[in-house]
Amino acid sequence: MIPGTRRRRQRQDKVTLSDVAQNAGVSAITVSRALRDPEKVSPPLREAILKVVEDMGYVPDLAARALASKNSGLIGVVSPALTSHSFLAVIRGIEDRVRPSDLRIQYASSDTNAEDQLRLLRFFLSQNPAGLIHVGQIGDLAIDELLRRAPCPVVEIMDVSRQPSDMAVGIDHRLAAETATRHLLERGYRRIALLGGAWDFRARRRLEGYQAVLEEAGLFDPALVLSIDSQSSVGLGCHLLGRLKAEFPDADAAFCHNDDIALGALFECQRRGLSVPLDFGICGFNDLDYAGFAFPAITSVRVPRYEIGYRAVDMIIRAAGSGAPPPKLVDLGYQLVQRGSTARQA
Amino acid sequence: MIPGTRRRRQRQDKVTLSDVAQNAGVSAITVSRALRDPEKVSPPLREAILKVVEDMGYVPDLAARALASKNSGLIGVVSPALTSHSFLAVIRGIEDRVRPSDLRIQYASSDTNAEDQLRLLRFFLSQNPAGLIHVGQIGDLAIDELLRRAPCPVVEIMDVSRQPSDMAVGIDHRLAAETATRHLLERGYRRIALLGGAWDFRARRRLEGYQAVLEEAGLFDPALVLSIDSQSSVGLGCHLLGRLKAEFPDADAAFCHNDDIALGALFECQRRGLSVPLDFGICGFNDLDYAGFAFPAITSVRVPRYEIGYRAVDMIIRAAGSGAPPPKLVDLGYQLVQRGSTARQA
DNA sequence: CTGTTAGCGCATTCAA
DNA sequence: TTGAATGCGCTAACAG
Repeated sequence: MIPGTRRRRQRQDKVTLSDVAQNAGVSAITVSRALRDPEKVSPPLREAILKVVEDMGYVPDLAARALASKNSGLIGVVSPALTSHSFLAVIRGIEDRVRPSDLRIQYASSDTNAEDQLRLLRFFLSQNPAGLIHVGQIGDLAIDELLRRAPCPVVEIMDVSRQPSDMAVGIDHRLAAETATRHLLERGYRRIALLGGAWDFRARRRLEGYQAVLEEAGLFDPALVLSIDSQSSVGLGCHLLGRLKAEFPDADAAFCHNDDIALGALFECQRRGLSVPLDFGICGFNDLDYAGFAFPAITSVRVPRYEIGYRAVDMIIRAAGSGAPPPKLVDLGYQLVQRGSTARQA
Repeated sequence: MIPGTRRRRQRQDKVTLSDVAQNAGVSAITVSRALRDPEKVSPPLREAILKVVEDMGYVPDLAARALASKNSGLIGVVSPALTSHSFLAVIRGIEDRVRPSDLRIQYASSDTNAEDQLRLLRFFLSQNPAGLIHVGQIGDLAIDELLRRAPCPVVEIMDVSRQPSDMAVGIDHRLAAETATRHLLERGYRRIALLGGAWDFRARRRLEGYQAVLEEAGLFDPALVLSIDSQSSVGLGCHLLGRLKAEFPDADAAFCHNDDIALGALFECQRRGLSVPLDFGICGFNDLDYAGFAFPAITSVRVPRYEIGYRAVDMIIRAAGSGAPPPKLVDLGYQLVQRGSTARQA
């Protein structure tokens, strides 16, 4: 190609539905049907049409389709922690379930405040979405109301301990925290801290579970709940463990809000010459990839994050379909994975 | 609200441009202009219109806008490793630059093969995107050609060692690998392995750099290049280090394709009682959050991933704008961050 | 600076 | 089973 001949910014001759229709000797609507509703077109005609579609390289104009049908085929995902490690697997699940469908996903990362989430949800709603996935965070009334009135299926994901506006899939974070805390008790730890980042809805549920179990054992000490309102990270875990041991040298274990913090705590213990699990026990949350490979391996609560994403999309698809509607609330359950970081005799 | 009164699946009375126009006593196009091109409307009228827009809660219909203007305001991102740790920061950069604009992002995770990438790029192109961001992988001719002819700005990100079809932003992976390998040599390591995952374009460039430096030193041994064709992870790092030490007990360092593998290698060394950095040196790549907090902290090559994402969007916006066009090729540079995992005297 | 006209590409009526 | 007419909501191109 001669340099300068390059036609940037200039739309290629686009193949439209009527182009295909002409070439196939039918009307546009028939082509449309052959594509979206093949069974409404006689087999021979259908095949002929699909062949022309193929030959001409026709690709539907989604904007036109959305405008005409009031159905964008878009699923909006709103999450405050779109780019957190733990959300990656959720995204994978979402993508895998969407791939074989003709839906598309659009992600939006929100702030943690209700206004920003409302803004994004409204934005998606203005596009006639096929569905909405929301990482339920707050229990904000305005959000609830908006989701309840939404003209499309809505799935709130991650936690199921609250009645959803429409549907929900996830686990019960309070229960999970109870299980983890009880495990630490059973291993003989007594001064068990809670190390965390921002106090989102799920974190608060976990605090409740942690607190309930320790109170029952007569071992709850609010001073051992340490957190900093920031995106959690390995660095934060180091910092929090440092603070904990500085203020409470007798602290002998930590239930961490997630594995990043647990890993940071582990490193910090190593740095301070504390033996994990003998001197200090560590339990994480999420069971990320690395938890099982750390040294010692980190006990964690496995959350079926991939499945949550997968099921969320599945529920939307089934809610929109004609078959049996999906259950409104799916508790996928968690699993405590015991590993070296808490492997101490009671 | 009375239960059962809930109107799901039924579009709320939508406010359209002409609704606003009527209420404001102007024509639709004027409202349109007040929104998109405020300077083409007289200030008093503009304010009046914007007030009505606000009051009525008007939200533009993006599908209609896309259809009418042949500009969807959409930037498509195609990457095979959308959900890898190292891509998270890129996404953050992308989102941050997009937020203040009126563009939207849509991500698509591709397979590593050219066909799948072509499919997704074509899909985006059929939507009149405002721009395309592609994690350049292969140097495939068909992809090159497609991107070259694309009627919108295209930015290939991550590596800049190849002439881009349109624009590119990233670093030179080969140079980065040379720097890292040289560092290991300077620290006195002699049997330096390369541990990696799949051999994508960038990984091959890094291999070249690693090989060049070692050959120059007369220390290159192809047997020390270990990789498994899978998404890299901490577990893979453990596995590869195990294999390496089993086959080559004299290996004394590893340059890892990324920090996940480096972390796995570190854990595996600890498990085997190998001292890092005395018995074995480890250098990672990317400088993820945790590298600096590990014990010992992991030497790594800092890649400005956030900036890459940010700049990519910026280049698209500027290429579409009327101002000076952005440079075609932006090398953001890397930085070797020396830490404990290679802190051995030469 | 503002309005009129026309049409983007498709799908939803309806009718045949 | 197929087709014709119509309009989705918006903006480009022109006119005033």
